[in-house]
Amino acid sequence: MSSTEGSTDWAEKLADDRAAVGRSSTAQRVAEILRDRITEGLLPPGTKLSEDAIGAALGVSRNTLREAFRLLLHERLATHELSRGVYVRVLDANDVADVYRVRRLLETAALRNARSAPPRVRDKLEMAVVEGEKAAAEGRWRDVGTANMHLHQAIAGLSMSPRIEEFMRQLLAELRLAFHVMNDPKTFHAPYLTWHRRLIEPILAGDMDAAERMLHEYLDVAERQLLDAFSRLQPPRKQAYRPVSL
Amino acid sequence: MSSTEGSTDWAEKLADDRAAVGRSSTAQRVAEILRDRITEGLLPPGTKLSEDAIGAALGVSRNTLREAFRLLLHERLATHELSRGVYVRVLDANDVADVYRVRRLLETAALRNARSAPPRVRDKLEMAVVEGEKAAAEGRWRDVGTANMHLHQAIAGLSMSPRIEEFMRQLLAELRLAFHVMNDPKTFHAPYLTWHRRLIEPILAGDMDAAERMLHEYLDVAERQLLDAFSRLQPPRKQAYRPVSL
DNA sequence: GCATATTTGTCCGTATGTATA
DNA sequence: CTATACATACGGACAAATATG
Repeated sequence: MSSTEGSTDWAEKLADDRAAVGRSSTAQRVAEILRDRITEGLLPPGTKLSEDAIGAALGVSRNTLREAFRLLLHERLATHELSRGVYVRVLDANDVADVYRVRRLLETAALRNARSAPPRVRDKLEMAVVEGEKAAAEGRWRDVGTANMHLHQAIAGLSMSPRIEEFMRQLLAELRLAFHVMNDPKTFHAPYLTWHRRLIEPILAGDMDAAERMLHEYLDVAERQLLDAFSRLQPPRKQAYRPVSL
Repeated sequence: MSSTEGSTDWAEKLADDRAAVGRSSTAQRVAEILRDRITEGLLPPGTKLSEDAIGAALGVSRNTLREAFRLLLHERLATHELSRGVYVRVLDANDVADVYRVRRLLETAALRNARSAPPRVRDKLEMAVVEGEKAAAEGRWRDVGTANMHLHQAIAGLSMSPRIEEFMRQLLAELRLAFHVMNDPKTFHAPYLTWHRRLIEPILAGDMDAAERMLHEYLDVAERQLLDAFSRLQPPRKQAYRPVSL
């Protein structure tokens, strides 16, 4: 284990990296749990995240829990009202429209850089599409939604900019809050499987003009579908607190 | 004060708004103080932000201070290493390059939307330029830098997207960390005053092609200047802790 | 409109774990 | 390897704000 030189030094570094990334504070672990519960819909938008209730449920102190809340607030998955507490974020139609406005901007810009992206980055497109098709074949429709996000994350990755990738990650996580207005995940996600195939084909073939047209179409359809769903159910603005077991 | 109706109802709302925005937690106020100290260079990049030392200096508890740190971490003004603490962010050349990559993308996209932006939004361009010229005339060179950021914030505002404005705010705050490598603020900021005039002229005239060309030139020059300064002084990576009075 | 109960905001003290000299 | 300094996490306390009857 001591510093033997030669072909084994990489092993040491890898072990160090693993140790480094594996380490996470309890606040981060708590935030991860809450993030999962939010995205899977157990904690729907508008739900109050009570310090007392959740702290007791997860067995962490209030101070630690508040640190976890901060993380979710940064990710825009929750909102904070002074002296009133933290709530699962409620997106309105304006939010959805703005997210798609930015997605158009970032994703098309990333696309225009696709030729300069190394193969390793472009491969992720295909991987995400396959991931979605596999999940659909096995009926895991929520995972189809996850694969959808991975595809668009991969498109953003074509920009080769860490900050754009990070920004896109935030946007997609935020958008996931809006997916909850779609009651049936299958009829919501299924149509996108063919869209995705048609989308990455021109990208990988290098026909960027076609790809950009396709992407615009795609985003227009997706946005309209979400906004239609929003307009159908306006009322549920302020959600009451509903005790849940975590 | 009770709900008198008629022409005074707006007064009530305004008072409520003022109360709402005026309210800020001590964590937010602490974060603001630290943000100022960082951007003005009193806490240079690499400085360790000790919980004990700063908490004592500002007279707040560690819990509150940690909440303030979270805010700075979110703004990328600080970095966090588990069990090692929080440090003022150190930008490297890659960071600078990435910030300019994203700026090109966002600012040109915002520019293309300038025609659709309402006059109230476009007016902010002129206001920012005037602000810079006024500060320069009075020798307040740090304020010239602030006005510079306001101009580019205004350009991002042309996109009419809250998320893009927010993203740009982050980018510019981050970039300000890099400004510290320029030793003399006057010779650094002064040349941009004329650039700014030449930049907003075509925008306000509606000649967006010319504006976009000008913006590209501008960003290229600014990026090169910063990167040159970086390459000249590589060494100072890990900065030692230096006690300061806040 | 008032009084009460609940919840959040802030601070403290301490015990434990981790990194570095 | 030990010692020291520091961050992490916990639980308790109290004031202030908010919600409830």
